[in-house]
Amino acid sequence: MLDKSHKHVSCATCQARKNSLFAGNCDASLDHLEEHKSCSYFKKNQPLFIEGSFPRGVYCLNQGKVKVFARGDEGKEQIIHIAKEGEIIGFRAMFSGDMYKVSATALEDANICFISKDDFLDMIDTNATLRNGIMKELSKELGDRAVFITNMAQKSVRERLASALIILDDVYSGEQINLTREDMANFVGTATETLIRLLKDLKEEGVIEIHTRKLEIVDKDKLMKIAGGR
Amino acid sequence: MLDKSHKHVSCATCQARKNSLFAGNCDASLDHLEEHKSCSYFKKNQPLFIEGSFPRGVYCLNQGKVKVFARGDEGKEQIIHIAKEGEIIGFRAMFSGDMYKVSATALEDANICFISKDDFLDMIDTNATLRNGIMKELSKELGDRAVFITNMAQKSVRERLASALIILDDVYSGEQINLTREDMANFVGTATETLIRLLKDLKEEGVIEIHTRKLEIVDKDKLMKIAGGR
DNA sequence: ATAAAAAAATGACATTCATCATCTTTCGTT
DNA sequence: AACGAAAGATGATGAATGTCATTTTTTTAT
Repeated sequence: MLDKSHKHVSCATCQARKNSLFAGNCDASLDHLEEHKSCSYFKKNQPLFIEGSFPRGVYCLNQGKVKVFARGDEGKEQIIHIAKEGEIIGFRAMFSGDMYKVSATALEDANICFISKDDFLDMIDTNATLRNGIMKELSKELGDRAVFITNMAQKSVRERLASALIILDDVYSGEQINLTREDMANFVGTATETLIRLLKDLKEEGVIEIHTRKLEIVDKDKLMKIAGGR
Repeated sequence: MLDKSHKHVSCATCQARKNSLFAGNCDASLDHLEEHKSCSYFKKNQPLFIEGSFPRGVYCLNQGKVKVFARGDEGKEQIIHIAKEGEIIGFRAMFSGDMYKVSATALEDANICFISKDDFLDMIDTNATLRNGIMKELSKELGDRAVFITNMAQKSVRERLASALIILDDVYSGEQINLTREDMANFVGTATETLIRLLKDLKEEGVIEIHTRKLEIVDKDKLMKIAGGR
């Protein structure tokens, strides 16, 4: 369980920042960041922002994971990304000038800092390093999503599940994967029942272990093989 | 057929530029652009760049359409985007620092200008308007792709085909849609045979007309209804 | 104009996967 | 600790769609 006393985190000592877009920042801009951010505690399932609303700023994850998802016509979630500590969420809508195309919700209790749109755009204007980092990140994600689309279009559910597990293994680096079957299905893009059946297959093949809700990958090579070709 | 005498287009008079990211440029930067670009003529099916190679610059479409696609594990194309006159292609890889995640190929004979990476990045550094336009474009595309992924995961092939036709109707604004069935299938994310059958259905329902290779949309409302819900 | 190649069309069939119904287990709250 | 609610699991079934084989039509090149 997350210690609520961590609510006010200092950017200077924030471990999560180390591998974030704010990593390379100089002391001066770090002070600026420190002054303008606000920290808050999000409970599990609490939304950071919702598709269709207008953005007010960006969110910087200090502790806890967040799912980023779109909703299809019937309201079914499609998880686009699962963000971990250090990631900045919601900056796309800072630049596009439109409303959020996705929603974001805490997957577990989380500490998350907020930087208002004006402050963030100020920083982007004045800090070329940060700006280049953001542009690089936008570009990388754009490339990732081309691959995502292709996998969605061409791979079987089993292959997509294997790919998803490899991604999740990284997101939950070290720890066991801890997602509901429904969330996992909404990430893979399949029905919950199908996902459960395929997880069982992988278990029986000795690729993963299922500890009630938590998943452990025991044979990553095999998983990559399954994810890869046909 | 495209007039080859148009090979050297001037940016100042380029009609395609009017609704491009270079639209708001001042005269000075237009001169700069003019000096640093080179124009060339691409034959149908000629590649602009190929997935996995490293980017040397960006491509600006003066005339002709271009498909942007990724390849799945079996080499099957997944078309991510079809670019029309005025669009700039390949700028994602300028910022990401990695190689192309997608390929681009001329769908018809085309006039396309090239701006080298150095020149382009120079312009980005010095021209805030252009830079903001690019950031906005990156962001918009990122949002579009979240929707694309969701459609791919949750819609039936028929619904995706309807969505695709609506998009293509815009790409081929006014003209009739002119794509091979295979390309269209690779855009929708289905087998060519399935696409052909579904096109036939739409024809019989009076939604489209098929003139050999070219498609005409006759009932866009109905098409939107099909694309929309279930 | 004609031949060869590519694209489009059609049919038969197999398979994957979503859906619905039901049951069991686990979780969260009092 | 016990209850209700949520999540997980399992089976039966059918529809959607991919695959393979074959034919027809259109395009391209000689």
